[in-house]
Amino acid sequence: MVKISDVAREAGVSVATVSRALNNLDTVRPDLAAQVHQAASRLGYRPNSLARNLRKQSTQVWALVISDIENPFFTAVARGVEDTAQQNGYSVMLCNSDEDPEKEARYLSVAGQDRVAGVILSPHSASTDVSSLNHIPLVVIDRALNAPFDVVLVHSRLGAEQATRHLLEQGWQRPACITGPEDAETAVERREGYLQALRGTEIEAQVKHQPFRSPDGAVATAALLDGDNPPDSFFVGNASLALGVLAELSRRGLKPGTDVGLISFDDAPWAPFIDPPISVVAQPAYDIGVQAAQLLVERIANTGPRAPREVNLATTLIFRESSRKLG
Amino acid sequence: MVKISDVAREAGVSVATVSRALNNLDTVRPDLAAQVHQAASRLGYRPNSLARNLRKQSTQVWALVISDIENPFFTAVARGVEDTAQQNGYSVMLCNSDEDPEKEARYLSVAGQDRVAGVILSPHSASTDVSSLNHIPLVVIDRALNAPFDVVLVHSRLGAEQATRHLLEQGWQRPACITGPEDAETAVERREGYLQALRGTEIEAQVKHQPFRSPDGAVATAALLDGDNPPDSFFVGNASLALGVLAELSRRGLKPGTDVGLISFDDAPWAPFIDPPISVVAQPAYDIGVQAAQLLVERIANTGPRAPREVNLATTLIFRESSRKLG
DNA sequence: TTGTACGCGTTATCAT
DNA sequence: ATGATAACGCGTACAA
Repeated sequence: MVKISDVAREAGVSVATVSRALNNLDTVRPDLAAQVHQAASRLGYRPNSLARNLRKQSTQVWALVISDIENPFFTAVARGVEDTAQQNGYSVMLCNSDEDPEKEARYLSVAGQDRVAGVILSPHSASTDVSSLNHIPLVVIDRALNAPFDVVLVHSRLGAEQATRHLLEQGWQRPACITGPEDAETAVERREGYLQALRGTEIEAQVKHQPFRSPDGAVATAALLDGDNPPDSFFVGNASLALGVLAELSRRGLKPGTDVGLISFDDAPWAPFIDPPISVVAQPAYDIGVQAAQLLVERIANTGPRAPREVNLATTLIFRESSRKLG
Repeated sequence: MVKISDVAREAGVSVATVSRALNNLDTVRPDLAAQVHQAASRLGYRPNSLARNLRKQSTQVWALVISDIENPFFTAVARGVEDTAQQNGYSVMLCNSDEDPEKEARYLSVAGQDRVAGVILSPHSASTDVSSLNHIPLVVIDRALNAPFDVVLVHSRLGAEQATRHLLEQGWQRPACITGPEDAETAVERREGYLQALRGTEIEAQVKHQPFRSPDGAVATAALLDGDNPPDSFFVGNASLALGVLAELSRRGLKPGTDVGLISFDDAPWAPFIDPPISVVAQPAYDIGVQAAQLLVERIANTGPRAPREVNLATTLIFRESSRKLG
């Protein structure tokens, strides 16, 4: 393994000069610098990140801790983060906490241990303990923390309200809401948006809280439809749930956009392609990743204490066919 | 930051003894070891991985380089890899090469630079150059390399053949094949399986090679249906393509399982939930990840040169409704 | 069984 | 502008 001292000998300079030249510190004579670069490439020298990490007490790696790698929303976020990290010379370690507080804690702990340069976290809960990070720069996404950190959020509630209102405008009379578990802030936000849209109307609100899983979407749909006041349309809090709703609807011969109205949060890859194409409230997932990454870059650069920043992104209503009311 | 020498002082022993005790080397007197552990936890000592990495010239991190993070197949693989890595004390850095040879090369290069403990790679092509890894243990998945490495594959061709045969057994007369680009080994394998199933029949083979993207699935379907010899059923090489096929079919009012037969590779999350539920050839994605990880663990443990191993996994035909022929 | 001391490959400080 | 050298924190060969 060729090391910096080999290059130094080859170039006829000291290791210090090699280091400076290779790091482009402009305190080295141009011709000498060139000489060093040549020697380095001649020898096939590649800097040893391990040594550099020890010396600088930090790595060029970020940890991105997300709660569900199978959720297209998070994979899109991941792409945004990764692309931006790449551009800034960082690699990203993708950690899937799987909504499991223990896994999350373990990842946070190794991130701290391994001195990653920064962390982007979609916390399981607002009270997630990030102390094991000891002061590694952190940006929070998706749900805020009970502590002052940089955070990028989307206007979930507003998006939910718009979606529900959209259903009403299309002429649906009794929209119901199927959303995630009550301990998930995003699920609650979406419920609140739904309720807000109903305020001032005579419509009876009907809400089902479920885990964010397809089968639960089906169960909730069945319960609603078999209830006292069957809804004629659905606002669904997540793409997985929507799949379950779809399944139960088709089991009953109910076609979205004809017999019943449907709009869901999150623009899944399949949403435009099924029959009928599903209307959705799209979150700017990729952009969330980019914004979070940019916040992190700044936070790493400015080591001094700065006021935490919050960026809020808007959702987009995509009107396809499932929410339309014919006749 | 509390370091090993602090613990040594606190425990009244040398740093060497602390190191030995903390690493459970049984060459240290039990009572002393206990003393050290107490001192360590009293001080809140946490070993500095950076220093350890430099000393050992390797990390406890794997790089998992996949070609498409938005593909549910790869996310499932990733989960398998991650769970197994976790169990063996490794973290995994997920790298999304995006089917881009340059990105792939860059990731391989940083993996080599950062001295990761091992790499799992789904190569863009059989001739992908892995020399920048310099001899870091490597396991290849999904498609083999033109070089002798451990590899875990699935019997794509056999799965494709079974799927096509299944279509025939259901009574479909003219199955067509829509698969990925010709430079993707998996796409070709699936075509070959299709052709194999047709051998010995009078049926005219019809194959479309497309990028693995939904819109291309729609285009191919349209072309086939408008051709001289419109197929009555489709074997599709990938879930994204299947989405496009589905869209085009519904645009034409053709219902799978009634008007036309359909079976696709890969069991996407949405496959069971749409109308009608889609029959698929499922790859054991999670298990691929697990197997690859286990191979890697062994490869890392046994540093000596060992013959490359190849593990082949079988696909599973899941008969739902889209491939059934009524009447 | 325990301790001393060196080395891992860089970067940064301090002279020059 | 350049060079010698001291860290960075840990593991381990060698000596005791």
